Amino acid sequence: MNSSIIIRAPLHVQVAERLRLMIDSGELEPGARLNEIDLCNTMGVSRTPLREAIRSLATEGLIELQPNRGASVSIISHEDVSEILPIMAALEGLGGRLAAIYMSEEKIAQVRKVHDQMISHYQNREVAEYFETNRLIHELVTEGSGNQTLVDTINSLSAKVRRARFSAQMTEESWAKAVSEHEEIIAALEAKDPERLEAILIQHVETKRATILGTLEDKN
Amino acid sequence: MNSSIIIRAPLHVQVAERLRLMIDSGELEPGARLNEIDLCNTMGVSRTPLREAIRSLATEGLIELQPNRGASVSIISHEDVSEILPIMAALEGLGGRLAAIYMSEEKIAQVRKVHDQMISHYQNREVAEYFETNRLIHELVTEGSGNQTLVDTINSLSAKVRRARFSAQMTEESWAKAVSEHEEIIAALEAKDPERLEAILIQHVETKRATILGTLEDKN
DNA sequence: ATATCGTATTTTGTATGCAAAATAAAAACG
DNA sequence: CGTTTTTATTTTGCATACAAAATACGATAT
Repeated sequence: MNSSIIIRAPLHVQVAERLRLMIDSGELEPGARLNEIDLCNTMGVSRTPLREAIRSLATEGLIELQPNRGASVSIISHEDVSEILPIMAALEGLGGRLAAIYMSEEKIAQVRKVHDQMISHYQNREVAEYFETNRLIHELVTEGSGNQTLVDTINSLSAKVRRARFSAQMTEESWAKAVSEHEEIIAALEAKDPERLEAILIQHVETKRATILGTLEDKN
Repeated sequence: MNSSIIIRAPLHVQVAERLRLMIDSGELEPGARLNEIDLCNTMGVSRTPLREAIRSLATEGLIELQPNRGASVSIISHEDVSEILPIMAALEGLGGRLAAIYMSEEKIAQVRKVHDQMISHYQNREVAEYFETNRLIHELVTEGSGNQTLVDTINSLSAKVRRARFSAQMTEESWAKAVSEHEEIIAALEAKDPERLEAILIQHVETKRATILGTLEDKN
């Protein structure tokens, strides 16, 4: 009867999480080489678990491996984003359709709550908070599908695109459009209209695509 | 001017490929525990690259990791299949829609060729050959989308479902239905009708779902 | 005979060591 | 001087070694 046992995650899992965080936060920029010994020192682990973690992130696509030349944070290109977003659109659309069917009233109410928060952040021009609540809504809707594989698949793709970090470049116009689409999303969800929710979510990702690719072109 | 240099893939990649093959072929059955030392002996490598490969397959979802208890071939459940197939439907649909737009005449002719082969295998009741040509057609169509990420994502999901190995249980009826759907697929592709191809491919996966879940229920 | 405890063995997790490849630096050559 | 060649250093790839956990086994007690 040990309900308080702490199952320490294997080192390679902890290291992988930390690396993922470093990549996501930008501490490790796209293209940056991963020096094993340096990382070992900063993390206080040996090379074995570190390398195992690197292999994991490589199969996830966050890192690229060059034989005998080590690993580097993979660079997300214009083409990559163009490839990923239509996939996310199809998957988010599917998630929305299922969510409109299976999501409980309580969960829908929860989404409504976060939605209202997001609107408030929009009105106050609190960018970081807006993006966080925005992300949470999409997560909740997708989870509402009851399809964990779908959630995982979307998250995996989302993690790659996120690193393009277009957030700051969002124009007032595209932001307003995104918000208005969110109004439609919550409406379709509350109306439990699968087809409409699916269509809006697909359109929503298309808006996102336009925004991202618009800003990426400045860079390249 | 060494155009003949052989770039030997890293051991952990080779090992991963071999493991993937062993899982796919059924040599390693679902649920089977992976004893590191045994596998090292049979493969003639040390534990380091083997473990790296295991970590990769674990993030791919083909293997499950239990802390301090090693790895085992993940078991594909009824629920897993129910989750994965709708996703594959959405993605194959997307792939088909894009293929109908972007696929070259040559590529379409190639699909037609394989399609005719498949029909011939169907008429001769050559099951293995039928499944291989069938798989190839879907691969060609998806690749015709020009979206490599889409191809990879579908392959990853497909690899999981494949292990349910329902092939043998296909009834004469479901087989006939699958073939007739394939007639529609090639027709829509040659007519370059994106919406129609998308719809048919989604329907096609639904047929597949019914077939698989039907046979799975016998087992469970 | 069954259950429980303690010990031995196996198996996994992590660290370290050595060889090969790649990179950087220095020397030789034009 | 710039370019190539040689040498030194770093870095990665793989194997091995040791520690900790889990499993298997056997002895003891009930």
